[in-house]
Amino acid sequence: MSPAFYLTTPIYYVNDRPHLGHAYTTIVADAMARYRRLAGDDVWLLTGTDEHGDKIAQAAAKAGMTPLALADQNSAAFRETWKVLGISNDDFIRTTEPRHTKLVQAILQKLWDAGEIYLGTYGANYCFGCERFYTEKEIVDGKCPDHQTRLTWIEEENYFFKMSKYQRWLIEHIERHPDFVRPERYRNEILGFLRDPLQDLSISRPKTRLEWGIPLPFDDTYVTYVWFDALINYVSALGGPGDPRFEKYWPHVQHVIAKDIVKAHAIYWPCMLKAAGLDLYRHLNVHGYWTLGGQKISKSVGNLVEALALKEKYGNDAFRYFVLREMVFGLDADFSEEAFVGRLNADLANDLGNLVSRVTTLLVNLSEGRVPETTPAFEVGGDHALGGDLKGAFEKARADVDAAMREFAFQRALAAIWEFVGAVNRYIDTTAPWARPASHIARGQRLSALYNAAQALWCLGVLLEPFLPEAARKIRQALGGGGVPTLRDAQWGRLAPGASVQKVSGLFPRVVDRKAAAPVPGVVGAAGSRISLDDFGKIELRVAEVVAAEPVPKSKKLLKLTVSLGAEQRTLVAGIAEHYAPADLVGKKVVVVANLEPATLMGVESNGMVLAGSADGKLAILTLDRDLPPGAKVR
RNA sequence: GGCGGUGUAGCUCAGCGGCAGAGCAGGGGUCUCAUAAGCCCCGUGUCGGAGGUUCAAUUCCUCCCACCGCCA
Repeated sequence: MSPAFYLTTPIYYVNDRPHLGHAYTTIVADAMARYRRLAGDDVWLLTGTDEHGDKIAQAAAKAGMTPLALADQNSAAFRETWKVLGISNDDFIRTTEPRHTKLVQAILQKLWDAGEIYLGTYGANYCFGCERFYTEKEIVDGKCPDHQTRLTWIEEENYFFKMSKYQRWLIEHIERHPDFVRPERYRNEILGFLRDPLQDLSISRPKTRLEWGIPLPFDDTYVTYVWFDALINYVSALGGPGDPRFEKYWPHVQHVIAKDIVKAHAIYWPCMLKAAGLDLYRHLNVHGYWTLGGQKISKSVGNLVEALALKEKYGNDAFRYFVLREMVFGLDADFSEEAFVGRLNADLANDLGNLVSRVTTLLVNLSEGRVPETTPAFEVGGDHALGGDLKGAFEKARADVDAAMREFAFQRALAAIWEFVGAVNRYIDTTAPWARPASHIARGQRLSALYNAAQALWCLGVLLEPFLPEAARKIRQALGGGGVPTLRDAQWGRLAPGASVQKVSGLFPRVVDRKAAAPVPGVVGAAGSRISLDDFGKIELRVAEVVAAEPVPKSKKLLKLTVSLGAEQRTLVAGIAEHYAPADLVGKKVVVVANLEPATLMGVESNGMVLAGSADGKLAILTLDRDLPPGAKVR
C-alpha cells in the first residue's frame, strides 16, 4: 500500500482578494503534493476559505449583502484562481459548510464535557465606533487611535480554552521533535514565546456583538471565535474521527502557512488537538513574505494582486518557476518583473527551453525522428564512449531533489535539476553528434549521444512535473509519452528505442523587449517604476561633438570616443562598434550623460555615456535635428 | 526594554576552525544542433567594526554599529 500524505494550505479569509501571497502558499503546496504523487504516495491536498467573523459581517452590511452571499462570491474568486493556476487540490473546504460547522460543534461539546472549557471574564478597553477591543499598547492617551474617542472598559463573559495547562507538554513536544516547526527560525521563535507563561485562549464572542459565526453547542448566546473555528477545517475536511478518509490521511498531515499565523498553528492548534484527543500534525512548514521592488508591503494589497497578474503575461509555468526558485523557503524574498524576466530568460528560455529545442531537432534531423538504438561499446565505460556519465548526473539530481523536497527546500530542488540541465547541454556540446562523420565508430558514437540526450530529456519531462506541469507534459508528449508519470519512469531506457520524436521549439520564448523587462508603472514595484523630477534633475545631459573615434583593441563592441563639451574634452567608451564605423561618427553632435561615474572598459577609462536607443538588434544614436553648440544642456 | 536572527563579489545568496565560493549581471573567446540560445575562460572581496581564544578565525567568544523578526 502506498504511503499516505496529507497537505493543507491555510484557509484564506474571504475579506481579501487572491494575491501573490496566497498564490505562493498554494503553489508551494501544489508542487509538494505533485512531487509526493510522482513519488508514489497517496496524496490529499486541501485548501479552502475562512468565512466567519466581524470583518465579513461588516463588509457584507456595507455592500448590502448577507454575509453568506459575500462569502459565496469571494470564496468563488479563490476557487477560480486556483483553477486558473492549475492547482491540483483534492478538496476545497468552506467554514460555512455543514460538514465543518458540525465538526466544530462536536469538538467544542467534547471539550466542554471534558472540562477543557470554562466561562470566564475578559476585561479590556472597547471602542464602540470600531466595535472592537484595544490592547494597552494600541491606545493613544486613553483614546481610540482611529476615532480619538474615549474608550470604555468593558468586562465581558466569554468561554476560555484551558490552553495554559498544555504549556509544559508543548515545549517538550517541540524539543523532542526538532522539525515539528520548520525552518528552525520559527521553531526558535515559538520556543522563545513559550518561555513566558501561556494564557488561556478566548474562544467565544457574545452574539450581541458578533452574530456571524458558529454557535457554541452548549450556549447559543455565543458564537465560536476565530481560531477555534478556522483551525478545525483541517480535520473537518476529512470528515473527522471515524471517517475512513480521516483515519487514512490524518496520521500523515503537514501544514503549509505563511509566517503571520505561526503562533496559532504552532501553539493553539497543537493544544487544541491534544485536548481533543487527536494526533498532532507531523510538520508545520512556514514560509516568509514577498516584498515588491524591495518595499515592504504595507496596507494596500493592490500591488500583490497585480503581481499575481503576471501569470497571465508570462504563463503559469514561468510564474510557478519564478516563485519556487526565487524564494528560499522560510525567508522573505523580493518580487519584481525584472527579476522574473531574468529567471525566465536565463533558466527557462536559455537553459531548458533551448535544450528541449536542440535535442528534439537533433533527433528529428539525425535519427529520422526516432529514439535511436544504443550499444554497449558506446555507452559509459564502453570502448568508444564519449561525453561522460550523463546517467549518473541524472541520478544525482534525482537524489538531490528528493532530499530537498523532504525539507520543503524548493529552491534547492530546482537548482539541482538545473545542474542537470547544464550537464545535458555540456554533453551535447562535447559529443557534437551533428559533427560526426560517417565512419562506423563515429556513427555509433553519434547514435549513442542522441540516445543519451533523448533519455535525459525524458527524465526531465518526468522530474519537472511538480514544478512545471505544462512544460513537463509537452516534453513527454514530444517523446511519445502520455499519461501520468511516476518517479520510476525517470530512468535510462524507459524511453524505448524506436519511439517517435516531435520537434518542440519555443517552449519558453525569450523575453527580449527591454520595456517588458522594466517594471510596468502601476503594476509591480511601484517604488521603482517612476522617478521624481528631482531624480531626473540629477542626470546631467549635454550636447557633445565627436572629435575622434577609434576601435578599442581586442574588442568587438567598443569604440573609444573623444568628444568636446565646449570647454573640455572627454574620453568615453561606447558599445556601438557593431553598428557604427569610427569615421561615421567624427563631427556628429550627440547627447551624453556628463556626470556619470567613470568606468574602465577594456583598460580605457570612460567618462560619460552616449545616448542611444535599440530594438530588435538595431541601434541608433541620438543626434540633434538643429544645431546647438557642444556643451549645451539637454533636458 | 527582553529574546532571537542577519550583515560575505555589482545583485541574490552558500560556506561556518585550515590557502575566500556559486548563480545572475558584466567582459573576452568559441561551436553552429538549438530560442542572437549552448560551451569555455575571466572574481584580491577590509567575509559590518573593534578586541579576545587558537599554531591557525569569515568560521568560536566578548563588545559595538546597522538592519530585521518575535515578545513587552
